[in-house]
Amino acid sequence: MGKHQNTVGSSTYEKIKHDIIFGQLVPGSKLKLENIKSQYEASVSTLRETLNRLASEGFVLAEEQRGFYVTEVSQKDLIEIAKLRVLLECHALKASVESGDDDWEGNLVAAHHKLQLMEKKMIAGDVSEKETWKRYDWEFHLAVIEACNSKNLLELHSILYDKYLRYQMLVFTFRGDEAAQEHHKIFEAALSRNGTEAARLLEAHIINGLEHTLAAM
Amino acid sequence: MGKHQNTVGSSTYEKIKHDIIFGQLVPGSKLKLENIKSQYEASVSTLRETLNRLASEGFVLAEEQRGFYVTEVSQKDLIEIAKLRVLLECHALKASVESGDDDWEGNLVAAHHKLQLMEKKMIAGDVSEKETWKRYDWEFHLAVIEACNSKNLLELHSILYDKYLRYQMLVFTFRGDEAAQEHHKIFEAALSRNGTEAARLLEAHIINGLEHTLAAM
DNA sequence: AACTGCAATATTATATGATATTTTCACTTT
DNA sequence: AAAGTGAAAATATCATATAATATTGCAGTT
Repeated sequence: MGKHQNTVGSSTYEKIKHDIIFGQLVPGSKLKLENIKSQYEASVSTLRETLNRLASEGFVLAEEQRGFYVTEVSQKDLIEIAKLRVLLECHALKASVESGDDDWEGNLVAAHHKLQLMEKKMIAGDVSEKETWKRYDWEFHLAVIEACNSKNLLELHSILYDKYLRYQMLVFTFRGDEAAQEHHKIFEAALSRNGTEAARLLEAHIINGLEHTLAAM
Repeated sequence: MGKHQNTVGSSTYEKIKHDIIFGQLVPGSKLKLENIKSQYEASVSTLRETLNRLASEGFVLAEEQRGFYVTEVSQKDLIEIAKLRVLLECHALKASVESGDDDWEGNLVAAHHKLQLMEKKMIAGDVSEKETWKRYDWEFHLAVIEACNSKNLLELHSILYDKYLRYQMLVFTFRGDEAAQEHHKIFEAALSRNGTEAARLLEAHIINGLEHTLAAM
């Protein structure tokens, strides 16, 4: 199957990014090359490539001649990211709802269905599949905006989503039924091609999540 | 003086990025490590760091196990970038105009003044300082939005501006008096704290530039 | 003769360990 | 205290070894 055999570079990139987003690497801590070398089993050069990539995406701070640090977190930063996510994701949503075709609809229905099933499990008390749940959340939000017809916009959004996710994981608490209902309403509005309403709901969804996370920080 | 002595890494980053934006490195061409190694006088490892950074920013395409390429250009991509620039820059402008203080005003007046002087020279026929002119254009647009209070937004905007600039350099033709007048109007509206009007003018400015560039492609 | 599939070869990318440079920090000295 | 000093630690850079891809040449087939 098409699955490329990973290079050392790309797999350490995935690992380190994952560990930053899911809090294994704590905000502000120094990434000393010798230490992470043994932890991630890669050479300095390979690690430097990885850390430079993560630095341009904003997950790592690269201080010239003085090393790499896990990017700090702050309430101000979270607020900025949430607002940007509203701006970009709502814009993309409206464009997507206007031009989405049958494939888009099909994919959206599937993504929503999977997310809904997982949310039912979570609400029932099964928190074992946290990462799968977050993947389905991502896939749903992506499915909504995927027909926006702008590769550039989708790329920016993807990074922003991950930054937002990092904050959610930092203070992990499940918003439960409330968020599930919001997802459902966004889904219905999008499917019935009511872009304005869907965008309004999406904005509220993100802002509610923001406030929930801020309160827990 | 504060001027950091550059590392090989950061200076090759600047050079390669410059050469992509200003068209010395042609869109789609392959960046073979051995070739650029002699051209930029840096080792493969250093170059790989640089190219990985440029790849996350979208100026380079990194194909796993198969090397690096200068990102292709297309009308579709330019349109996407211009639209995103409108979205982000207008949003930032409105926020900036609302919260800008006296420092912001002073800096804006200075940036506009310098840009205006340079535009007069250009209109008079002196095209010798193309790069300085573009720096002043950048400094003006940045000065307008700088008080938007979002580091994240300014970072995204900076990359977008450079991508847009690359297209302008690709087909370089001076829009002259027209663009200068637009800058002046944006400046006046921003200074008189009319955010809505300034955003409207800025949008028109960017879209006019887009159409001018598209026509020349 | 033109095309296909395969193996040998050349080229290129990836990854590593070694070396050079710079920063950091404890320790003196003024 | 402030400024200098030098070892230790960390980063930046490089040259080279390894692994993957691309190319070439050749046999077998149509």
